[in-house]
Amino acid sequence: MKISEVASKTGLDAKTIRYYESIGLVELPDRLDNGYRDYSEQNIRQLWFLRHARQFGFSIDQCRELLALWADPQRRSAAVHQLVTEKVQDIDRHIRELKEMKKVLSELLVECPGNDSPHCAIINKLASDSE
Amino acid sequence: MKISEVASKTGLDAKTIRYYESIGLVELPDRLDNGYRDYSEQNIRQLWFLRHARQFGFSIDQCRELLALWADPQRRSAAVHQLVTEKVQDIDRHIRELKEMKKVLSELLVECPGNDSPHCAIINKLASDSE
DNA sequence: CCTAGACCCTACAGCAACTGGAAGGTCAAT
DNA sequence: ATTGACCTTCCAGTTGCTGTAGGGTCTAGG
Repeated sequence: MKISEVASKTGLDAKTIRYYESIGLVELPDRLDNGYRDYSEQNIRQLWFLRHARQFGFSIDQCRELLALWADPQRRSAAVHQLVTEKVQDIDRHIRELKEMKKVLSELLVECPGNDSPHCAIINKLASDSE
Repeated sequence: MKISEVASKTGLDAKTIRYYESIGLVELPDRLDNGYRDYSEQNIRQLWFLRHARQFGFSIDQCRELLALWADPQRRSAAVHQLVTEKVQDIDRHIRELKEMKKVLSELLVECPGNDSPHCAIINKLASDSE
């Protein structure tokens, strides 16, 4: 199967697929006589895996670990459990940070008239010389 | 005032301050006879502003806009209001995405035994060939 | 006076995770 | 024979810094 078909199947961009190959994340696909990449079912399964893992917010390096765990019949599910637990904690921390940003910005929005006058609580807050 | 003092005052890294200068984000500080940067109160206020705006998650380009609005006595607070409203919407979208990731991962975590066996619902989910 | 250590300077390389573009080869249809 | 849609490689750019190399300057101590 050629790259654009794999791309539309997996939802990855052809560019992204080549990129994953270039950084050694996935196995090399075969090549046709004309040099075009020819993806096997196994190649495509790996790309699906990456698509999903990336959607869950795992970094490329974490994807590398996950792929290795997937490939390893001796894997301990505890290893996966830990990796994912840490990821969930990361996400939680991230959500907390975003909520705090949102909270402060929303409070400031209420105080900003949003009209033709230059006075603005947001600008004043940003310009203050303190934490 | 020299750069390291400004850095510890504003909480920005000296490298970051030079970087902001290099991309034309802030006014150029004076230089001492030895070539060292010499920051004025005005320079420092700009850096405080950037520190705050970055903490609120504004991109460098948005910071550029905000700095321009701050400097403009003719500004309309409506412009600031709109920029910040969009930012809050971005944050909201981001939070929603993260919550969805977290939800699915948490559900999978419950199904992953986290022991010595290789069976793992998370790996299975990632390996599935569907959305 | 010399030296060590803490500053400061510039300039370039690299990070994540792609994305875009240039320049060219291939293939199917008209 | 030519068009247009593919495919290839390689290199540059994105965001927002951070690290490193290679150097100059300043201050304190011996």
